[in-house]
Amino acid sequence: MGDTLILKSTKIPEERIRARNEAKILKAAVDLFSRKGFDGTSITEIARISSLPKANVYYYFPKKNDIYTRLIEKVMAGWDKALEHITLEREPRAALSDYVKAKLEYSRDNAIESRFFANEMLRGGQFFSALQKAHMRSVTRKHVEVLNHWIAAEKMVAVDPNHFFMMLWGATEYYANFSILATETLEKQKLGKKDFEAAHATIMKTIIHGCLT
Amino acid sequence: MGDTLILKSTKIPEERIRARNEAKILKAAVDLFSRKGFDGTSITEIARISSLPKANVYYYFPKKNDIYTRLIEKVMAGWDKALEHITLEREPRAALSDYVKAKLEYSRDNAIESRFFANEMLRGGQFFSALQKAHMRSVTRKHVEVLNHWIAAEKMVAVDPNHFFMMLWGATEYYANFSILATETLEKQKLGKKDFEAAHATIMKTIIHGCLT
DNA sequence: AAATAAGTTGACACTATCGTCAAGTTTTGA
DNA sequence: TCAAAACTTGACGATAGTGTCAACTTATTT
Repeated sequence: MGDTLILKSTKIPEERIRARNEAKILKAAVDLFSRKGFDGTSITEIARISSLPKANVYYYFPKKNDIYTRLIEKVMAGWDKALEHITLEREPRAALSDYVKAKLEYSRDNAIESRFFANEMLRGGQFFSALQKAHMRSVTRKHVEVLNHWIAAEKMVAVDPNHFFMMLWGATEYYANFSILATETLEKQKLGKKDFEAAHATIMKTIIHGCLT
Repeated sequence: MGDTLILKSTKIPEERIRARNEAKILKAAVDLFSRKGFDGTSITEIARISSLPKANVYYYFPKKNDIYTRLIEKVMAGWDKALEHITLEREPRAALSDYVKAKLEYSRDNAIESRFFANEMLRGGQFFSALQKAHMRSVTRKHVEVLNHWIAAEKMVAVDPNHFFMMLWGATEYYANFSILATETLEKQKLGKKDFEAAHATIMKTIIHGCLT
């Protein structure tokens, strides 16, 4: 009763000017960082693209690092979402199909974020905190265990789960990270829904049956 | 007789000072470009890393573009080497095995070059000339035809060859481009010979048999 | 040996970016 | 309504990087 929250008709400041401007800055920044990397992106340009004065950008983010690490956190927050499909109780086929689908959808809908993260990895991943690394490792380990369980139950052949995941990551993230190569390869301007479906079909067919006769 | 070439005991200038210094510059540059990208790499830093005065760098390469495009040419010169394994006369299994092996070896031995190229693709590929794109497209097309031939001969199941190649590119290049993620996943400091062998085994087993039972 | 070509490099003017600051304006909460 | 907090922003000094140039040195050719 004492905990009843009285809603005011006015939004709290957190949801108004600061939130709005930080979002503008982060939106401009993720695009620039994804193309030019940390070193090649200037606050001056982030300011220009977000239509805010440079000093205003400094007001919200005192250092370029702060923008960058905020973006890393945002990307990492969604990193393992697709892996939720991979659980002990599920059958491998359905689980992996859903996983690949989710990964390709991420590539389709979050190409800039994917490229931002890829750029940081090319750069050496120094902004990738020990905490984030540990989290990634622990989540991967957990899902490697699921694969090992499937292998032990003979629902899956004996492959190295770590390498298997990396194969899937490389294959699915390719469509976001190297979309210009994908478009070149497919000889079109832009990847469409059918391309992602074809990608899914190819990957799944390969995983389920293999490709050789 | 008038065409007889008289060899001098002295090497031609092309092979001495210019070649040596250009190599130093390119070596420093490829590393910097692979991490910081075109925009984040300065001539000042290239000069410092190559232990040459900045004006000297300008002497050999009048613009940063010239260094960059030279590197792109070098990378592109070797781009399709691995694809030589994919020919009509070969059996798919051996051909693909050799191809994946060659791609993983490239990832192992040319990780910096791979990352340099990846960085340029993240950046948008503007330095990737129309000529180079056309070459890549034509070589890819040719090898897509080989796969289609195998499919028609029922040596290979009906998958989309373009997507199949992209799946292989993503999977094999992952070990170079995102080697820090690979090392995190495998919980080691550095990828070794056995890791590349395990990668090859996983990819090939998946391609040959699929992974599900 | 002398002339020519190639290579070296310190110093410099210019430009873009960084980061700061204080004055001013707007928003919020009491 | 007023005070405090949050936000805005032009201007500025410092710095890093860019690109140039001419004098000098070394290497090569005649």
